[in-house]
Amino acid sequence: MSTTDTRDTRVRLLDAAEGLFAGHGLDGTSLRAITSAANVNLASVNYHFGSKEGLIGAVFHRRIEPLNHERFRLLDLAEQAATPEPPGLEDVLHAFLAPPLRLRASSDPGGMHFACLMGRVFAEPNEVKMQALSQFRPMAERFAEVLGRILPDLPQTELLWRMHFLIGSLAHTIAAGDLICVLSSGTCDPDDVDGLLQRLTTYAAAGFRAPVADPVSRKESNLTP
Amino acid sequence: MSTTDTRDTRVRLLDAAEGLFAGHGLDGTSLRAITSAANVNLASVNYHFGSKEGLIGAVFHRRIEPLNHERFRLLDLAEQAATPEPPGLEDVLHAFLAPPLRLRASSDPGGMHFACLMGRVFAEPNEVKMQALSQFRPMAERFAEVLGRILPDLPQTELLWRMHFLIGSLAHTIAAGDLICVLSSGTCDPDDVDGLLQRLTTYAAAGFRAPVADPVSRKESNLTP
DNA sequence: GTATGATTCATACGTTCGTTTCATCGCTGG
DNA sequence: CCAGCGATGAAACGAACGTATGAATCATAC
Repeated sequence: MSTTDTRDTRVRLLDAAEGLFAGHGLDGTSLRAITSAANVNLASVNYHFGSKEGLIGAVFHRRIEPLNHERFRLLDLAEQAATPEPPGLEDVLHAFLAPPLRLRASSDPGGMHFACLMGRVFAEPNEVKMQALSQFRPMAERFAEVLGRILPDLPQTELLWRMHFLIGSLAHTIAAGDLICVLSSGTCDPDDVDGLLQRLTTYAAAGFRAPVADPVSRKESNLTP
Repeated sequence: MSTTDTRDTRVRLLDAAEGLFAGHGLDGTSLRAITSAANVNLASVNYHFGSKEGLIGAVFHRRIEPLNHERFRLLDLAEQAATPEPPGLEDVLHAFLAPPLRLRASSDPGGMHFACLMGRVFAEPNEVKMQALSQFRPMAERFAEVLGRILPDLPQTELLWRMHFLIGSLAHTIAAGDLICVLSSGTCDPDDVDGLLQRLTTYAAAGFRAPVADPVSRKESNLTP
């Protein structure tokens, strides 16, 4: 390294861990790889964070709060602009989707790493996941409440399922954006955040507005009439 | 164990590995845990599969082929029933979604384990993932072709993105179905496969049918007019 | 019955893991 | 100037990892 990295050891550790966790998973990343990438001593992890698990928790905690804060800010903006009407569906979806997608495309390399990590952690049955995801719950409940006002005819259960589907699309886009590159032979660009945001918002808005399906079960031999 | 497990060592290893991989991830599962759960000797893994990586590949290979075969079967059925018209959008989505969702709810416990594992592996930046996912490519291309005929006005890029979103919803539902249980305080039941299939099909069909959005970028201060 | 090839077994190897220890450094208050 | 303390450094710990080895066991064909 030509210039000495003057940042705090804690920050260097968090940055390095963030990137390596995103790239190789929590179990797949050793403390030696992290401290080596951060150019700090191996013992620093246990000194500053107590354990590897403590480091993992700190990595998540550092990013989740600003992320949710930004979502709340956008949601408040949309609500105030529409008062006393409920805000537009697209605006609410935008407030939900934009912050994590922007984080992924952020010039701050840690932003992208963390976004990938978040997308990944949804699929990890780890206990760490539950702890990390519990920090999203108040945010999710707030969005569910607003969406319920926008779509008063949609049953609560249906609304929650559709939010679940939306979160899946978001997580998959963030964590496996490279996959569509391969599948589309490069014609789809996952780094075009604005276009992506537009596409996902349009897609999800139509899904949210869809009338609830007739609960008659579909038989394989009973195709669409 | 009261009764001796008479299955082949290879099958016992695949079953045990499948479940443990789904529960603790690929890196988080040791060969000792697998062989212990399978009640076989530690060296059996390297004897039958060469290495841990070989075992991982075998776990995927065992399930992916029947899964895609079933999707093709349902898609063929839908196409034949609609000839010479293209099949209904809902039927195509059903052919894509039903096999993995059914697998998750299968009475065969391995089915659910594998489904969870599949949902997880999408988010793993492992090289094993790419190898495993390459087996899905012909199937995905076939579905893309059929969907393109159903929605001739939808640009190819847009279609691929929407398939990407759909895959995300599917993977998230399969791998993190328990999450919505927590979020909805138990009112959403991820084990109701038929209802889930209906919900996701309706949601995604509306998303696929949405007109392509105006590419004008959305500004935060420029909310819905 | 026994020879032969396939499979299973107990065991060990070398490596890497997370964690710990204790000496050393650098700054700051008195 | 130096006592005190937060921070870093080098080295080592036991445990667990994937893998390899050679003997023991099993099934089957002659």
